[in-house]
Amino acid sequence: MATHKADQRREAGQRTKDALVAATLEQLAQRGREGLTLREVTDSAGANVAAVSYHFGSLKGLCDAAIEHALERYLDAQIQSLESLTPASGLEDVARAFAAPMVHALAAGGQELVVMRTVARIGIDPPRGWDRLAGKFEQTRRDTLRALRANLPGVGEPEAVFRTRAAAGLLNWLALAPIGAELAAGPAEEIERLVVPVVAGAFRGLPAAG
Amino acid sequence: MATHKADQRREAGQRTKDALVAATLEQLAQRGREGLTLREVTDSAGANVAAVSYHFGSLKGLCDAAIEHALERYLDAQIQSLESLTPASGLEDVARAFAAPMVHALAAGGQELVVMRTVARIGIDPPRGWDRLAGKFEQTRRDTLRALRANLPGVGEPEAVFRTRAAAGLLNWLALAPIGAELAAGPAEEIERLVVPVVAGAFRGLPAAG
DNA sequence: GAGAAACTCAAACAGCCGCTTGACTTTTGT
DNA sequence: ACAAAAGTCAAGCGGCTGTTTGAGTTTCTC
Repeated sequence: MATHKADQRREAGQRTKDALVAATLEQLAQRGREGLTLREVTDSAGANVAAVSYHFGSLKGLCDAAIEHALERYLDAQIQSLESLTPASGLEDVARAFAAPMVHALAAGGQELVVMRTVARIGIDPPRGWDRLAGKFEQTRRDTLRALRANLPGVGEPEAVFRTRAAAGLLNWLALAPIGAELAAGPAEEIERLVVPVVAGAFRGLPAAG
Repeated sequence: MATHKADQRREAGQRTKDALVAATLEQLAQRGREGLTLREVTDSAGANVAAVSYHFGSLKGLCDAAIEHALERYLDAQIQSLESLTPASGLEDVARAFAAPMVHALAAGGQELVVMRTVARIGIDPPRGWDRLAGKFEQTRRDTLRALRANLPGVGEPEAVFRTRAAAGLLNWLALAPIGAELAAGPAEEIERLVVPVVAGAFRGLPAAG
């Protein structure tokens, strides 16, 4: 079986690549880009140091690949969640859909939370041009903004943009800070019950009087 | 003049210590604890590498000293800002007082913003026991919570605690993420106009229907 | 069966890391 | 006047960093 054994070998190479990306994400989520260490990644992935140069060119190449992987998984989840919205969706629905991927990740833990943490980190220290994902990123931005403005006719566009970014930052903070770890101990319903009103409130602001 | 020249010498030593702390804060704010580098700090401070061991014992000692310095400046500012609140203060007043130090730092830039960025970073990766400042920290927590609950009688304590921490995280995010840098380009009034409603909204949540 | 290609590995590379040392200057105490 | 103390400095320490190399194994092509 020629092709069969060839596939085995190629899949072994792919498995090494995947293990390296997974290990990189874990370290990236935990200590950020500055804390990334070649040998710690390779040891954690059960691979040789040279495998990084071979498969990704350099540690930075591996880091970029891991970040792009995480960013794409995040954007896909966000896009899918926002697709549930309709023109009739209220502000709470928008907040729930907007926060859903993070709530889900906090409740699920494991790789899903690692992905979210990585995305949050790079939200603080963004790398150079992620051209390939710019379209998906713009889509989440546009969908959120449209749903938000439909519910807040009195709020100008700059304000709506700011509130969207602030709410995203709030969710990212939950992923990174200790409060997120405390939150993650509970079930998804409890997390949602706490998070959604705050996101919705941040969206809505303080209209006129208290 | 014996004592005079002695003072000169001791002040020179103190100036080196201060320069090291300032340079450390700058690097800490920019790249976090993992990105801290002895030689970059000493070069930026115009000091010799040995000065760190001499004055602070180790790079970690210097790092701890810088963090404690930043944390104390932040807590003092927060405490002073919250002191302006009275039992009659509305939710918007609470939000304004709560956000004031960050708004001020964003508008002022320079060392004040560096301090805020450092505090925000350690909010993500907290160091071990800051016993000496635990009292001040508790004070800000207590003052905020009291003012908040007075304005939100229908909100339980766990929810109020969560909203306080979430709002603090939101402000910290503004200090760290690019959106903060964009914000910092404008005057303080503009920053406050954008930030305060979002903080107030996060405090208030989404009471019943939208 | 010979050679190319894919993949892994131990060993080494130069360079930076935090830290220490010993000499040096200036000020203090007696 | 002389020794102790405070502070600064260039040089060097072992250890860890990311990367490269060349040999090794396994599979594919011809």
